Amino acid sequence: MEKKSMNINMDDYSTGSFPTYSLTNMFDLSEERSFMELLGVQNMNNSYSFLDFPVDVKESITENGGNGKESSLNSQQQQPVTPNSSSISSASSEALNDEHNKTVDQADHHLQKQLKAKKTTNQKRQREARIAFMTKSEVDHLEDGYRWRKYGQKAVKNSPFPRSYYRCTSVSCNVKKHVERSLNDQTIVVTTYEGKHTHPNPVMGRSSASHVGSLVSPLAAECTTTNFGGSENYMMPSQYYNHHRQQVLFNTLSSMGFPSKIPQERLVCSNPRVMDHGLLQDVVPSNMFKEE
DNA sequence: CGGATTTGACCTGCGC
DNA sequence: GCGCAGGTCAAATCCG
Repeated sequence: MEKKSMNINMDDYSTGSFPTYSLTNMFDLSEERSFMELLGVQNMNNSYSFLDFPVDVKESITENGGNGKESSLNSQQQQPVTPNSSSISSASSEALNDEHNKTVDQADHHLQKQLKAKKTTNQKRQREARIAFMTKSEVDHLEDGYRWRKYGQKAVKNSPFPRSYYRCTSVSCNVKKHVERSLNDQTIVVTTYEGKHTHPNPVMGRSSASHVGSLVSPLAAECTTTNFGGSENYMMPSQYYNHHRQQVLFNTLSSMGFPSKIPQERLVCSNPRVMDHGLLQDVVPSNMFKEE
């Protein structure tokens, strides 16, 4: 398993001109490691390096690597939803966006359906930004706070485990994800998110939306884990640690517009800079990805 | 009864 | 052009 160190350019992200990254992160959740070991350490130049993020290069390159930067960038800009131009996202701005985009999205969705069969071969279907990651988990469908509707399941070639397809149930949201078990290790669940949510996480309160992406310490996560909405009902003690790690990961992804489950008002923000900037800066502030 | 899931059919892209 | 695999649709079915 190859490990890489990366920097990500938050300025590009906030202006919507960011390249999309598809990170396949393999977490050995049974191994005790510090939060910062998992999510990176801050350098002197105000950037984070994901020193301990083992990256499956093959997976991360296939979707967005190489020319993926161009195509995914275009698809982002074509979306009616503007990316967070501010580093602070709020429920009110989200709501405004929702109101503004609702009809457009619905029309687009309808059009997509109608035109689906008419897509020409020279007009390649452009994918949304994708993020794939692996998590050791006993359950296939990881709770992330959003509501999903399963719309398909397919057998995967050379794998005894099927791939399940889910779509966000929100009418104005076209985010999809598919879930499958790793071919190499059936205890690992591979979850791939496609698209960006256009609405707040339903699990979070209204006020919490402004804290999307706030840094969560392991301690804070553990404190909240016992009070997740409903999740403690099925979570076995042996799953506790895995679940905690998933929360950390989900919270990280939430700052990129991907799902998060942790009720944000419960999070402890120990870094003043995080409060100022929110979003990705928690984890990956203003410096470009740079492979070493 | 309405929403969620299942599942077979169909569409699309890609390699040969 | 053909076959294969991934992805999606939608009717049937399930379930609370």
